[in-house]
Amino acid sequence: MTDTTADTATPDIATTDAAAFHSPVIDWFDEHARDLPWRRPEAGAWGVMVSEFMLQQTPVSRVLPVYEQWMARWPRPADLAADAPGEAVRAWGRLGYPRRALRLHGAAQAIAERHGGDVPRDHGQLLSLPGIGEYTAAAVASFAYGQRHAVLDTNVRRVFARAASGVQYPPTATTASERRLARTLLPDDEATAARWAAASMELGALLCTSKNEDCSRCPIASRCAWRLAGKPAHEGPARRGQTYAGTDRQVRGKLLAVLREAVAPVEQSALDAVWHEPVQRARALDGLVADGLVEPLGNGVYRLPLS
DNA sequence: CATCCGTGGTC
DNA sequence: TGACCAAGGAT
Repeated sequence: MTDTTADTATPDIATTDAAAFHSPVIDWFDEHARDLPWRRPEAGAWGVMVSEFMLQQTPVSRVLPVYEQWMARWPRPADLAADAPGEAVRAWGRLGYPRRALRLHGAAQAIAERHGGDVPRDHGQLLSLPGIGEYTAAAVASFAYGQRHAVLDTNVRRVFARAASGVQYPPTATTASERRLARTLLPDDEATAARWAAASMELGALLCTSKNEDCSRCPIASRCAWRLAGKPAHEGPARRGQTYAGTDRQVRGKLLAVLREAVAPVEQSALDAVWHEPVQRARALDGLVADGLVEPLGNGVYRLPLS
């Protein structure tokens, strides 16, 4: 900890201080945790995994109905693997980032073929599946299998930035310093660590939100470094916003919406109708084909992928 | 490491 | 009303 940047200048928190966070946050979680379907025992590891894919960059409220339909239709990985990838894309609906549906289908195939149909328990094996990165591997291992992993999502990063580091927001990209802090804060006991992971995430989702944080109900408000420092505003440039209108992403979304809702293959003219600018429209369609989200049948006819 | 990748709700 | 945000991953 010798550098002096805003990201890493925070001193390491002492282990004794770290332990002081655990019980208040876990007790708060025991009382206030939302009853989400993927947290119920019957969800299993597959349910946890499906929920984690859907929750990547997507709010809980929009995931809930799609999750229920998904699990009813494909209760095990092998069920999804046996169906066409285009059906996964269709069932994904308007959750956004439809490549996640394709990756989830690919992960289900890998699980069916290489793991005997069971979601692997090993972090490294999870990490090797398509669509599973550092966060999701840790989340599945922790939430589904009760293992001890630092689970660093946007909620946890914000809670740690405030409670431990005393700043309003974490850095744009996850830093080594944040990972070190997360490991320091992780309880030694495996079951407690798994509980802590879910609890600290829930705290960020429900109380310690990006804006309008509710310190009055926070179980660690009295120990929160940011609050004790007078809640100083974020220093430095504002993070770049996500522009959307007029981008290729918007065009891709419109094109894929037509294909999702069509039962039969779609003619070029139906796709041309969604966007006025032909160059961008063609680029977007090419991108969808390159990503495997759309299958060209020739003669300007397209459909969702059958394989 | 910055950028791309959807969608809809909120203040 | 437009900018910001929501349980990230791949390149």
